[in-house]
Amino acid sequence: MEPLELLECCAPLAREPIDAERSTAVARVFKALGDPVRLRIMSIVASHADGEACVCDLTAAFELSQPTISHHLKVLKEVGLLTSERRASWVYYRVVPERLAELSALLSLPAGTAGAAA
Amino acid sequence: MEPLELLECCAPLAREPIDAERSTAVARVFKALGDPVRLRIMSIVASHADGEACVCDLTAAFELSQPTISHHLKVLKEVGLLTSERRASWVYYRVVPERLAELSALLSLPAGTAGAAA
DNA sequence: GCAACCCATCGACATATGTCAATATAGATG
DNA sequence: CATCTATATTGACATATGTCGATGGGTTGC
Repeated sequence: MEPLELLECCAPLAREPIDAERSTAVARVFKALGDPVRLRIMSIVASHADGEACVCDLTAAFELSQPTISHHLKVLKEVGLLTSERRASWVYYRVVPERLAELSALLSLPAGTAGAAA
Repeated sequence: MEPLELLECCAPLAREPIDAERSTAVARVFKALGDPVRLRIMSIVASHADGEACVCDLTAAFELSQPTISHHLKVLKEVGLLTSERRASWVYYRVVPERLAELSALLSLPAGTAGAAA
């Protein structure tokens, strides 16, 4: 269960049927993104100055308890979408751009597949 | 709850914080992809000849009951990732390439964000 | 050392989710 | 019409998930 491993390498879903093992690994990452709060956390961290945000920035952005935010951060970290670093009293989170790139590539289409059904 | 509407239009997550409403809509789609079986269904349909597959093709590809496959197809259809068409006795499913393109764009990075942390 | 702050973990709880067997619906075929 | 095939819907159930309050652990500063 090493979530930091590469998901597959880039073969788009539409290229060939994904095997059961990979689908489990990839699904874990999409599931992590499948929550409104976690999606906003990702977006807030990614668009924050210096590309990082402390937990205090995030708890301030939601009407949710601090443990709940902490829980969501853990989920995102476990699937390799975020990393964290402690500096003084604060813990700063950053997105892992490679992870996002992997997902983006996975959803990309083999060219000529989009638009017209011709 | 019109799932077939455009999700947002393309602003990547990392460009600016996604608002609560959009995050809910987008999260529904990612959540649909957050299951190994549904991911494989998407991949099988997308990579199938003519870009479509009937339910019988899918039930044959899994060791799951037909109602379970039907349930997953419904979930994917509800979030606009698949469309279906009945021809004779069979129902054929296709991926909605625009939907995949939306998600791919959403996860794309603003350029210069990937790789080195400099 | 103690108090205050930042964050993580634990335990509990209500709700959501994936799965199946049973049944219903739709089209083809006799 | 009766029947068979292909798919969808329903109801039930075990498990997973999101949330909170309470608590623990680590830093800073008095």
